[in-house]
Amino acid sequence: VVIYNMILDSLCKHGHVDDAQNLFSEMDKKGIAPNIFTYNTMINAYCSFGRWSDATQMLREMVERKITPDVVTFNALINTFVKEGRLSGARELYDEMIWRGIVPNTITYNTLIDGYCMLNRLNEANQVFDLMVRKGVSPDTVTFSTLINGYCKAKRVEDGMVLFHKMTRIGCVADTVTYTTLIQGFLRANNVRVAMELFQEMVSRDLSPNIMTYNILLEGLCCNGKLERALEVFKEMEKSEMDIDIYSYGIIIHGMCKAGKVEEAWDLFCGLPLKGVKENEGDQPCPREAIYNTLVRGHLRYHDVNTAAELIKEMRRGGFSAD
RNA sequence: CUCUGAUGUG
Repeated sequence: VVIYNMILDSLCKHGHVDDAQNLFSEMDKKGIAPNIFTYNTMINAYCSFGRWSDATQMLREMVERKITPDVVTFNALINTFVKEGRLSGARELYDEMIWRGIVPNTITYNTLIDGYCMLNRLNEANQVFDLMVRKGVSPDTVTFSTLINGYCKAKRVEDGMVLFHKMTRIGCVADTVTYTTLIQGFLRANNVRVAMELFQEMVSRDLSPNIMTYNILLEGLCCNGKLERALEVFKEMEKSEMDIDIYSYGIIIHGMCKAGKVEEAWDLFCGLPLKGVKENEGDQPCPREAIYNTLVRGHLRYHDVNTAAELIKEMRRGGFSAD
């Protein structure tokens, strides 16, 4: 069962929910009984792909087989309500789990907090925070990062910093996500200096910046007219063995266009295939197309209509459409 | 072995 569960989960995480579904019925036929992990995996997968009816069917089935939904099941369900912004539904599920004698854990509260943060309802987010403490559930790094993100998105970076200090005071260690969140907050507040200081601090604490950290830095620097610094950071990325995604190049190209360096942007773009940059992996929006559009706009803005026209032809050839 | 937080270019 454990092996099956691992395979099911990995199939789902890669978006092959139908294959997982098939494997699920196959294991059933072979007489391998699904357990609570199996059901939770499938329910979560259906939920995160919006297949609500499949999810409820799984729920019914597990109950029929006398497998009782546990805290993980409820957390997954609460999360799907939360992601749709249906906080009252999420709260009802929370009440129901308590009614059933299931004890909410840190993840339950973190999920609810995130839901309120997403809707900019920071007071209620804090109320949930107080509630969890009152119930004896300890906030963790994710709890604080979630709240900090809420404040940053609400343009209240300084309040985010207050939480940042509070978390260390009570023994929660800030991780890469925490730092990345704050760095973005400061960049959006056009405070490049503090953002860079935080970046140095995270590195000095042996937290390695990842591709998200870098993309945020690049975009923030470009938006604040610091193309030079962005290019320095970019060099650093190329040196480290991090696999730079095509979005990173898109950000730089966009920054170059905005700074009037349309030629350099074009050169960089032409060099992309040589660098073995990984393109999209079956995702929705096509980054390449976005870059083309960025370049066209850049050329147009600087009155190079001919090159722009040429670019559009080329993208048509490549099967893209200009917007 | 299953559930929660940060990036997506006008």
